[in-house]
Parts: sequence; structure tokens; C-alpha cells
Amino acid sequence: MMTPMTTDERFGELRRAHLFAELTDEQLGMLARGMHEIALEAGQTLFRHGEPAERFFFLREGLVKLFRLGPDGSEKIIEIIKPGETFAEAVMFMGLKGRYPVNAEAVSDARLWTFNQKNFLEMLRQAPDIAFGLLASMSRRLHMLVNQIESLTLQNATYRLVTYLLEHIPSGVKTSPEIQLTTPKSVIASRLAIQPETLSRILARLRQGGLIEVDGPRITIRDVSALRRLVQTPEGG
Amino acid sequence: MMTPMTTDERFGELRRAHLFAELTDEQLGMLARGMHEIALEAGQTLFRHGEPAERFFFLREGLVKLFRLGPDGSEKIIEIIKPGETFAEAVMFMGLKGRYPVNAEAVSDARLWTFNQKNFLEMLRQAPDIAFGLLASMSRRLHMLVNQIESLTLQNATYRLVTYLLEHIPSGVKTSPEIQLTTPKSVIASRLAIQPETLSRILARLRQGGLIEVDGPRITIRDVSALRRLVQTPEGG
DNA sequence: CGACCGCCTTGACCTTGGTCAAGACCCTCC
DNA sequence: GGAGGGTCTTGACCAAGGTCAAGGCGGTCG
Repeated sequence: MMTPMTTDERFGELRRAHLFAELTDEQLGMLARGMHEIALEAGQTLFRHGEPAERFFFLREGLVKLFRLGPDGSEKIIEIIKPGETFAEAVMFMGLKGRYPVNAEAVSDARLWTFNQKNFLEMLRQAPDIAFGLLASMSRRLHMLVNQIESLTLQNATYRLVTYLLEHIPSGVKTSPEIQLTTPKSVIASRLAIQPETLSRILARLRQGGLIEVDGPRITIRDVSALRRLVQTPEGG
Repeated sequence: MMTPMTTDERFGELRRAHLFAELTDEQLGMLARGMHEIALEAGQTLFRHGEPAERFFFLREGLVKLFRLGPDGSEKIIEIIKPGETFAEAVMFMGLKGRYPVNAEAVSDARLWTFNQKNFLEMLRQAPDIAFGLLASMSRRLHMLVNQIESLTLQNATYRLVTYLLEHIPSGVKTSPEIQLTTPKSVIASRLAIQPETLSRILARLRQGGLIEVDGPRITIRDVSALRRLVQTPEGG
């Protein structure tokens, strides 16, 4: 048994999510009434593509991947959910017949809060301001997807990996920043729509070129500007 | 000079858009107050990727493509807008600092109505019900993008083209449906993220296999079920 | 009518990244 | 310490699709 959380602690944790950050205590209270906690073990499935979508989720601990399966069973990870993020909330607006467009599975042991669709819509109706936050967060997600489509079609594997690395440089570091990969390389590969072998080969090539150093899950960037140049668009774009 | 439209005609046209379909006359009236008409010639640019997003659009006539440019200037068409559709409305919620995530250009001569961001947000604040329609339409678009990502990564060029064909079969036709391509093949190729040459080759291959007949922009499907089988997923998915 | 232009098609070749297979490395557990 | 398992790496090979180049097939315009 773990010590029960105070209401304040719960509210603080919920506010980590973009979606809830702007809510008043009262609104969070309404939200929390319909909230349930669940735990998943690594590898456990949360929901499957095509299932009726009756709940959405807030990830407290662990890692969850959202993915689609191809005809041959190969999986493409659409998004990796990290603690403090909500997911599947967009589906709530497809109405009662809405279905999850992806599969969700815990990558590592995870703890989540779940929210019931009906309660949530009801709350929105009473506090329409929240809808604006939702609209903003959805349009952000929309743009992310557009960016993904661009990089999947306009750019090659090296470009995608280098972009991924550059995006994960800890801020504030000037020289030789070090990136600690928090997810297995195979997961990153799927996220970038390449095979683990190819990921490995590209890292090797960058290493040989003196741009980076690789030590297991720790990657040190030797030459940030050279990496930037690799993915630079000639035009402003 | 063209004959001026009656208010009723305008409302009827606006309601063709998902986004506006559910609005009352009064709400449409508010919307129409901030509306302006513009015309574009084929090839003319409406807005560019990165520009401040102050307006969104309703396409009345013609064809508009939304696309991104790669480092080498190659373009990937994200979406082809057809008459009766709205676009760029999601960006309105990124706040005053929002910027268009794509380029927009008229494929053929086009007429549009434009809506100012500030007016629109103001109206939403007074009629929060509309926000729910918006949320639904955005989550639909979100799902479409997820589907695109899947087909770009999990499936090959033939799969994408066949899926495109199947989606464009006029409804109600049983035997040998005929598809009239309304956009140049090169545009379709970009939409499917393949080269025009590849598109041409795949069509040739399908033709040799007796699955379709091609006569310029007119494609006759000889064997619908064979096409369906081509893209069938072994599992339910 | 014939030159020209845009769009599509076809062919030859090449690059990228996927597949298959073998082994390296590392960690845990007995 | 050693066996076993998961993950990552490396190599050899292959297939899909991109690139380059040439030509066909209407259209339009002078």
C-alpha cells in the first residue's frame, strides 16, 4: 500500500499536462471525480486500434507507445508518450461511436489515470473555456503530425535521425552536449520509420565522420554545427 | 461584374463545410460579417510556410494544394483542398503568434472566402457550441494524418496508389467503375509521395495484370475485388 | 501546317534502405 | 564464474523506387 495522495498533490501532477495546466481548482475537482488509476506492466496492452474509445489517459509514470500494425505485423510507432502527457483525448470528440485510431502498449511498467468520455464531455459543456485549451493542444498535435509526414517523405533516414538527435540536445549546453537515450534504440528506430540495423549503421557512419561519439545509450555530439549543416535547408523554407 | 448573392445562397454555400454545417443562421451571420472574398489564378500563392497565420479559408471554386518544400525544393503535397472545404482553421488556435505550417497555392483558378482570426475567436467565445464542432472536425483530421503516416511507412507505393483508387470509386457503381482523375497525375503522385514516373509504372503494371484500363485521366477498374485483395491486411488490423 | 510546350510514358541505371545471418556485448540469474 | 537471453552491431545481398534521359502524344499558337 502506498500513502494516499493529497488533493493538492494530485492537482499539481495533473497540471503538468498542457491540457489541464490552465484549469482552476474547481474544474480540476470536477475532472478528478471521474478519474481512475490503473497500472500496466511492460508489454501490456492498454487499448487496440479499432476498439470503442470510451476513455482517455494521463501518464504518471513509465513509457507508453502508440503504434499501428502493418499487414505483415510490423509496427510503426506514431508517438511515444512520456510521463505528464495526456493521450487519446482527441478521440473523445468523435462521439460515442469513436474508435481508437492506434494501439497503445506500455514500453515499461506504467501508472496512469483514466478519464471517462461522458464525464469529460459533460465537464466541457459546463466549462467551455477548457475547450479552447483543447483546441490549441490539438492544433499543436496536428502540426507535429504534418511535420512527421514531411520528414518521412521529403527526407531520408539520416536526416530524420540527425533531426531527432538535435531535438534531444539538453538546452543550455554549449560544447559537446551529451544525449542520454531514454528509450531502447529499437523503439527510436520505429519512431523514425527505419530498421534497427539502419539506425545502427547511420550512427556508425556519423561516428566515423567524427560528428558524434556513441557509448551505448549515451551519445556525445562532437560537432553540433556540422550536424546542423547536414540537415540544413538551402532555402529558408 | 457578377450578380450579387443573396444571404441565403451564401449561408447554403458555407454550410457545405463540415465546420459550419451545424451553425444557426444567426451564428453564420456573425461569421459572414468578417468574411472577405478573394480570387487566385492558377499557380498563385495564398500563403507560405512560416508566415503569421491571421486568416483561414473556405474554398468556393477551384483547387488548392497544401504542401511542404524539402531542402532541394521538391514538394510534398499534404492535402488537396476541394470546393466546399475549409483549411488552416486549426492554426487559428495557436494564438496570435501562430504561423502557417504549410504552403498553400492554387492549382487551378480559385475563388475563396477568408476569415479573420480575431473575429473568429471572438465569435467562438460568444457561441461555444461551435467549438465542439471544431473539436470533432479537428480530431477527424488528426486521424486522417495518422492514417497517412501509416500508409507512408507501413505500405509501399502500389498499396498507396491502389488505396487511392479504391477511395475514389464513385459510390453506387457495381461493375467496372470508372474514375475520372480531376487533378494532374503529377499532383496525385506528390500526394502519394512517389515520383510521376513511378506512378506511371504502377498504372502500367496494373494494366498489364488486367486489373484496370487507363485512358488518359480516365481509369476503368476491371477487377475491383482483385484490387481489394492487393491491399487486404491478412489480419483484422 | 508545323514548331513548340506540357505532360506522360518507357527504359537503363543507381542509391537507399530492408532482409537475413552471424556474432559482439552486456546483464541477470543460477 | 558461466550459461543464457536480450539488444546492438556488422556484413553480404537484394528489391523498391528514384534519377536521368529519350521519346510519344495531344494541345495551342503563329
